[in-house]
Amino acid sequence: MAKTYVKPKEMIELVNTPSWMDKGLGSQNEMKEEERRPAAYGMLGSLAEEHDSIEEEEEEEEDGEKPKRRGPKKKKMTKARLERFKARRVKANARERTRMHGLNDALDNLRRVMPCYSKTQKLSKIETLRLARNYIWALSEVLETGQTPEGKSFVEMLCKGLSQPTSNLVAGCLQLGPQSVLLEKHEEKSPVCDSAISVHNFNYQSPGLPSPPYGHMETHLINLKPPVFKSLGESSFGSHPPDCSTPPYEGPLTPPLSISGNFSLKQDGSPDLDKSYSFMPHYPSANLSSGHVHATPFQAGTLRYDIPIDVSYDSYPHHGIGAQLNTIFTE
DNA sequence: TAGGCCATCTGGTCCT
DNA sequence: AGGACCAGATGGCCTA
Repeated sequence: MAKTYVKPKEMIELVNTPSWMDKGLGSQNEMKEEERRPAAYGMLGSLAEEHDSIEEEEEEEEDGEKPKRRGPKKKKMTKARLERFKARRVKANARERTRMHGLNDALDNLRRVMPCYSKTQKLSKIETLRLARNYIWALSEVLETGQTPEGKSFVEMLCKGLSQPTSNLVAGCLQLGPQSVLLEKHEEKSPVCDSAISVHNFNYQSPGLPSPPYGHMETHLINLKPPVFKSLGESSFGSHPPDCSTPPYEGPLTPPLSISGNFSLKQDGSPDLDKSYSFMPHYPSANLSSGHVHATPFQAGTLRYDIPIDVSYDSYPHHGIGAQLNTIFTE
């Protein structure tokens, strides 16, 4: 009985129907992403290889002069097998997408509990992981020593191994004291503090929201959570909560992040600076699963930070997240 | 335009 | 057999 082998031409036709164009694949979001993919992306290569192997097999059968391949002989790629293979691949791709989306969601959750969170200027994956490592390390130090770290050293700890831009971002986010003072000089004040910012022991300056185009809501969020370490002393926190009503905080606690930093920062208030960040306190609601309560900026601005801290910027070789994770957590 | 980052596809490996 | 996980490859997007 003659089997129906897939001819090269048929292969190309099959291949030219990209897997993501198959009906019923993926959500709208996925499609958005998938629409970016070039036609016949991916499948072409592998199926072309299969095609090659078919040809080789056919040649082997015909002349038998070539050295025979070791191992189990590959089954003929009949059209039916090809279809099954294709369907399997489509399913596997969908699973892989889902898996990666889950991974990215987890990373997003991690970003949200970092000391500096920005919706618009997201930390890259690797920077998120590095910052997380540093954050854990810094918090461990706090627990161990029982002392709230001095601003500069805390920022140094957080920024260790981070890229310069990320270091600037983190340091900038933690510049609450000096920043607010400076902001009051340059920025138009906007007494917005309507809800959500529960900073039990925080003693920060009056909220200052810059006028557009400097200020962006939901731009940079700082995880400002109630200090856990009441017993560790007031440090830079003072004891006067801001004049705004706040929902009770029930989420995971982190140490005080209101570091009265003593590192220098430049700020000229002009909008055309090469690095400009606007800031906003960020405070998770009790409903952790849904993210955070919307926080109103109490200060924001266009700032330029020249952080004189010794940030060792060793760029890790790009070996994929898995390898990077190993690097990160085995350092 | 180069480089960084990212999403996706893919084949391999391991496990159930 | 099929799913999870992984790493390499690839190409798009963005920014300096």
